[in-house]
Amino acid sequence: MDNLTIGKLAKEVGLGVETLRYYERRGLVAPRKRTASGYRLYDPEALRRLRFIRRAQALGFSLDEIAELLALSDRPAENAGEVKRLTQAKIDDIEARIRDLERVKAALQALEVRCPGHAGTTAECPILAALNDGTPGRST
Amino acid sequence: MDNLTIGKLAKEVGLGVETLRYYERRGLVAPRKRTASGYRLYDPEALRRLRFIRRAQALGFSLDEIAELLALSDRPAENAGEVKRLTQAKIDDIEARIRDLERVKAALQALEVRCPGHAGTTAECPILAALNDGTPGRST
DNA sequence: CTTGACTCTGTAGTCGGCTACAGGGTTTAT
DNA sequence: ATAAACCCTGTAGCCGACTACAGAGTCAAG
Repeated sequence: MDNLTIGKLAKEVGLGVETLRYYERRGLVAPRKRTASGYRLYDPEALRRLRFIRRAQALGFSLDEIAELLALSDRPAENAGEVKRLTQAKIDDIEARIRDLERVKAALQALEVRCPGHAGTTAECPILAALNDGTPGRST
Repeated sequence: MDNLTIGKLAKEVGLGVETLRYYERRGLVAPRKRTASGYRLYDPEALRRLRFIRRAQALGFSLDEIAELLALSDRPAENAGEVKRLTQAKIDDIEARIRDLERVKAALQALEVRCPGHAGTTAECPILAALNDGTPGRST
């Protein structure tokens, strides 16, 4: 299980070889060593880090933030304040995006229900009227 | 108010001159004519289209979708089915994104509340544990 | 009549996260 | 021994919506 070449590791974790080299450039995951001919050799630690990255991405963290989280994870004795702060900031960010999307959704729905669709013309469509005039959707 | 140069129009609508040229390349807004020396001259119709674009962007439409909406708006006799369809697709898209964000938010919150923050170490932080092990947040 | 503000075209850079080459060298299987 | 499959570096392209030049021409005010 040790001394994985980049292709083996990529297959193991379900990423492309190019992606692993990209992560190395970004400072996220480095091979443990190289062969005499320059081939990267990875150990299971790299696999752990790559899975960490995938999970963190699924939670909405950027690669820069993930680099920070990985660094914190590498220092188990360190105070967890920064991890909590990063996580709270991400939650706040997500909440702001949800609020924004809800607002937009409500506006679209208010217009959509009044659009005649196949039953009418674009001239009678309140969606286009709103875009043209800035009139928000009013029901009369 | 007629025969606006690109700079005047940009200031009027609050966009950069480069953006207006970009919109022209994208087929969204063209000048009514040019001067002998090649300067673009716009009429109030361009202003209306630019405001249309801004409002549609605020509702989450892409420039390609906006091009389509503008084209539909230019044909008032046309059936409004396509406008309604585009709008419903955008609503569906927004709903999917909201669901996704809600799911992520819930996962982050479940971990965040159990992170000791300043009061503990990264080794005791369930956020990093979850990222490292894939263990979802459990309360024991 | 000059200076400065404007405009033109065309091209390239930005953001984030990859993805795809080109043009080599190396390893593995037969 | 040779061919396939792998690996290397370095660079460039992709998405969307701009944004920033460079180098040249034009227009308005004093």
